[in-house]
Amino acid sequence: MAQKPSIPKGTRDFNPEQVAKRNYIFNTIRGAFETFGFQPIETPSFENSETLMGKYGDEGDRLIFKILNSGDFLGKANEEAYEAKDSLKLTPSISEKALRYDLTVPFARYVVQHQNEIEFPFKRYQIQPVWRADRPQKGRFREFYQCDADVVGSDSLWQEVEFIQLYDAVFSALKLEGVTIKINNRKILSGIAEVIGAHDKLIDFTVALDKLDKIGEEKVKEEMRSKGIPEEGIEKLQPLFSLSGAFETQIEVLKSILSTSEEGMKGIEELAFIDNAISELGLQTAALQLDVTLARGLNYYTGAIFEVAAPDSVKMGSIGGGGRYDDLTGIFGLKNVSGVGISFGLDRIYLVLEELNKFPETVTKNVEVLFINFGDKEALFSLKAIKTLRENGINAELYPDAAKMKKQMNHANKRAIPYVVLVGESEMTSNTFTLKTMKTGEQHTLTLEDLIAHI
RNA sequence: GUGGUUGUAGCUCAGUUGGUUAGAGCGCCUGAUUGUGGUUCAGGAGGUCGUCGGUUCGAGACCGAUCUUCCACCCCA
Repeated sequence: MAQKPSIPKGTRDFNPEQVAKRNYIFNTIRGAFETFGFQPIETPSFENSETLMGKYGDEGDRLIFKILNSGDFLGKANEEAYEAKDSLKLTPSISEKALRYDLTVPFARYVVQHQNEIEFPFKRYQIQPVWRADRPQKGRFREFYQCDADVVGSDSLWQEVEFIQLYDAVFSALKLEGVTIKINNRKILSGIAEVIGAHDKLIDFTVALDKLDKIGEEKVKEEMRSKGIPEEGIEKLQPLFSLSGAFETQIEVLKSILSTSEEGMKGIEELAFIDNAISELGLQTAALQLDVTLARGLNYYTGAIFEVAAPDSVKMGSIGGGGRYDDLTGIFGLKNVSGVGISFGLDRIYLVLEELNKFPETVTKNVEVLFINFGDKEALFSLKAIKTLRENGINAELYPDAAKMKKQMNHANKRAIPYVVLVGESEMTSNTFTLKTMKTGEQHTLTLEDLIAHI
């Protein structure tokens, strides 16, 4: 054999069972999205580079897959950058398109582009693959699916409340118990930064704070110092490091820290509103938890920030995330359209369900009956019966070749087909069918009518 | 992008300080059994040891590069 073919790093093939399991998740999520009133859209796999570049921070730009221009791309390359081997500068001159990095930014582009056709508030969902030039790890791929639901054109906090219910609905439907929906608010982070005199260092400050549960208090303080956050400010943070427990108690502590920050107090108010509503409405299986160290997607989130953590027993990064972005469409020239949305990480949810054995046994839609092929005459007779079975909604098929019985039975066995029908000469003359139940080995000779009733 | 790790049959893995013809279990194919699968028995196929190069009389093993896997950073679903 020649060299074995392969697929690029971080991509995967899916076999029939895997596809069935993935579809089970897709269908569950899609069903919930539609129950909550979201409508589907799709956008292209690749966008103009300028649509994506600069929207996810420097780190994000690095992870965007760029598509090389067609034709004589070197002829139009930026010569100065080429000579200087300056890849960063050279890229825009040889690549004008890039693969979608997430679904949120293309959606913002969509909203701006179609603003006159859209009825606001617009609730859309989108289930499509995205690509990141990241280094693969467990639960981290270079091609993976995101399932996004967003609302644009309403700044009502009821949307946040509904999204928490939506998360809960999906994970409950998937029988994935013990999921934690973490929530925070950009205004609180901003308020804290203001109070400690690091307003201009918001990102540095939050990136450091985000690592609290991973590297510990001292290391976080160290990182903050190295980023130039004043010592007195870090001292003011002290109550934050031990902050935990019930939503309300955390809110009280935050109030004392943020009393002088108007923005911070606004954030607290928002969180309290959401928490009150959820307490009233109740959640099925998920838990809502306030986590002030949560700091994701700060390049565009302006209000609520969400992140969903898998049950503690599995070691997996977040399986969902989202938040409120007041000005996402602003970067494309449409002001004053607030949006909020969440995302489900399909591939990670898959891994979690697999690890916890939460897939129902019936996900694979299998053939129910296999007709044994004894020859052309019998095959034709069988196909007539199969036609009727199919019309009755029964998945049935004929073994295509008049192979040895053993081979045909084996085939049924390996594909886990529950029933086999044998039609030979004697059955044909009496117009009956011998139905064999593979699991028990039992056999009955039946009329076509009884056969349909039996399966 | 930085540092580390992994790769031997379809799958899971052995393979001694470098030494004849690279093994096992499971799976696969054929037969025992021409209208009966799963169990059993007998036989069989299947490997450029990830790839390329180097050291050596000799490399699956040692060295280098590269690809891949997983892990820690970074970041994230």
